[in-house]
Amino acid sequence: MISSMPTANDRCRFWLMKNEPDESSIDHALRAPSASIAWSGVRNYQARNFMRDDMQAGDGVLYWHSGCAEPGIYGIARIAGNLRVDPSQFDPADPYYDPKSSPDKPRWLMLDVQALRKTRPLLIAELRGQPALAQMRVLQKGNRLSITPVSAEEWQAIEDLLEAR
DNA sequence: GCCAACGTTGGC
DNA sequence: GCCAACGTTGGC
Repeated sequence: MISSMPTANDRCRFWLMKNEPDESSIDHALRAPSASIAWSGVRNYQARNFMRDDMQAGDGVLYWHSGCAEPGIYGIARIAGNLRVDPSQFDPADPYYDPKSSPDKPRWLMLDVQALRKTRPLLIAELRGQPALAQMRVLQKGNRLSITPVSAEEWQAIEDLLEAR
């Protein structure tokens, strides 16, 4: 299967994005106009660079709920584009305020994510039980990144899991 | 609430 | 530019 081997030119077309359900659950996103929400509050350079350099409109997104009783995948979404400066970094009253950022030299970006559908919860324990997902970034020990790349194989394995039940 | 892992900060 | 201290994340 040489033809399916990844090459250096391959670009990630799938992502996993974490959000706390208290702030923005998949249900909240689905209720929004056009089911789209601005993915604001990213304050990590690696995650920002993914948005800036690698994410493109149409890319698939696994919608993860974190910081809750049962973390895991709760929905499917897509990148809707519209990369722009995240205004919350300039607002002292905002929990994501960054005093070291300024409007003439903004640090943080955001883009729109469009929720497509809710899935049954795919919790960590179930995901860890899948050999095809052994390398998945979000399942690695010590992973804290709120945006991680997902391989085409991992994406397919998730779809298979959802179809199986 | 704990704590391991990780990113950031700042003194040197 | 090193690296110890600190703060944060996030599963458990």
